[in-house]
Amino acid sequence: MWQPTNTPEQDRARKLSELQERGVQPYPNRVTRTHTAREAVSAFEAAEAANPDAPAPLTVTVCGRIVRQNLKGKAFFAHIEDGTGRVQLFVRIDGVGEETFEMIRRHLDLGDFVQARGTMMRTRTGEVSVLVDELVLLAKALSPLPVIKERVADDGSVERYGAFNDVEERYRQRYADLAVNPDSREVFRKRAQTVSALRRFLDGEGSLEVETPILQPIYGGAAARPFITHHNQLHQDLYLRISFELYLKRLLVGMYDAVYEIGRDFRNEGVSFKHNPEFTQLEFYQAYTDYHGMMDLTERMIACVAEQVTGGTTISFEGHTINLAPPWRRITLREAIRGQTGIDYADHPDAKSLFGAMKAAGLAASPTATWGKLVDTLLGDAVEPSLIQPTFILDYPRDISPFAKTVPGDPTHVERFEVFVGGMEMGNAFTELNDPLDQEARFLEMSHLYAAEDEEATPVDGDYLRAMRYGMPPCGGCGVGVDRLVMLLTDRSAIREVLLFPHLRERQA
RNA sequence: GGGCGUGUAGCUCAACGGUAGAGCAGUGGCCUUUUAAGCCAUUGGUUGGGGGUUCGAAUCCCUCCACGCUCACCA
Repeated sequence: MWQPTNTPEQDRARKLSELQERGVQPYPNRVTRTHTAREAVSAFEAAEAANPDAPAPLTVTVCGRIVRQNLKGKAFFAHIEDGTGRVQLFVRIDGVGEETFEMIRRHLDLGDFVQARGTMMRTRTGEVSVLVDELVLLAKALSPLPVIKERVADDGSVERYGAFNDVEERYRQRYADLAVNPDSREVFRKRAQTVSALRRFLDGEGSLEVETPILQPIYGGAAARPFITHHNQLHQDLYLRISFELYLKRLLVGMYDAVYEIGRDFRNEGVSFKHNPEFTQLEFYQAYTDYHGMMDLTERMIACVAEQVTGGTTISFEGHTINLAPPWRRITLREAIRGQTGIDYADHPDAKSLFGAMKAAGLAASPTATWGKLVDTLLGDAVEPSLIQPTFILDYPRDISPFAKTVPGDPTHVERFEVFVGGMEMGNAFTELNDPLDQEARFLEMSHLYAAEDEEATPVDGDYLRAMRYGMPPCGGCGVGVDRLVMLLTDRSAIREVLLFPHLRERQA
């Protein structure tokens, strides 16, 4: 059973039992509400506008959490907050009676939820308020939330006194963060808007939203280590998906022209400011197009989403002004690397030579990496951080892209792009490989490239190959990291800021 | 996993070898139009855990834990 651990909690626990002794139900079942905080204020303002001298009397019942209180002798002022905003309660002992007023004085705390009935009025200082005639406790708060006071300056700017900004505690107790920090609440509102804007956009394109297995007997579609779990009755190991790719493309075989899925991917890898073990991915696939079509679609989609979420296509991210209006810059990977490092990887067609060139240029590289991996390192280290304005990097080495078609006339490259904004990879797309025999060869190639015990190896997915042998239309596909898109649109530099409950290490007792 | 840094009251922070403090919150008092209310009084801490050095440790050392930054890893 919970025991108070500090003085404020002891006080609240005492108040709780005293209330119960007096027959007050501190957590009643029934609630009445006629107006939200915002509705109450705007209804009164409307009544004032209609008749400035004598606005029609307006009785409301509002509910919310007490976020500010000020006892002033036989009067009591409080702001209550609900999901729509705040409204001030003005309680006078004459209005509610001595018993209720004494309850307010002795037993009400910041953080408690109350229901208040009264008439709308303006106080002497001009604030629209509820002059309360009945006040009911809806829920007693036993632990104190961090106290943050606000002063609204004449110019409308809000100055805040006090804070709850310990990063770890904000993540571990997100409920407290949200309750107390409106900025945090806004981030997740924008996150929801982002996801629904993505849905609306793709629905409008005629794409079908689908759901594919999260528990998969064979994982694939990306190079990442999976989480492994087990189905007891089937005596079968299952993997949490690392991508949706292979299932979504099966659906194109099934004659949907365009499908998409928004959902969770799981990767058993390092955690960083832009990596969480589970993250939200959007993947969309469209028949009868290629990666050029995907680029057009992607830039239109992100610009459209940005407009709906932020009100425009010019956004601010980490001090940069970023213009998301299409068209976006398109440059080949080879040119981008040459431009940033002076290295033309075409001059270094094998891993050894490229490694040497990178060393000579003072760039870190793993001596055991494959040629494709080295190119990827060059991209990640030398190019990616410089890609602040939206940029498509196109045409990737074939051996790190097992699901993309080769560039006609250039067997060493595939039709693939990654899109970068704000120095972060936001998406990855291909002209999807639809040749079942070529795909099978690529699978085998990949499994030879990685050691057998390497968990990043892409396992051969026989069922996927069977699907493709029935005929898959030419198509383009793209994956977009939704969390990173939200980071971009909310100007947050850590993925944990845009995840409600980011993964944290378990704390020892 | 490596390096650097942080951890003090419910929250935000001081004190950096010599009795652990402030503001807010809390408690008691005054105030029936306040709004960061104010005024008076006051409670609250094994200074993240454990060990060591020292006459004396929040402070120095070791170790463990968590978080942050960074490197490695990572489509």
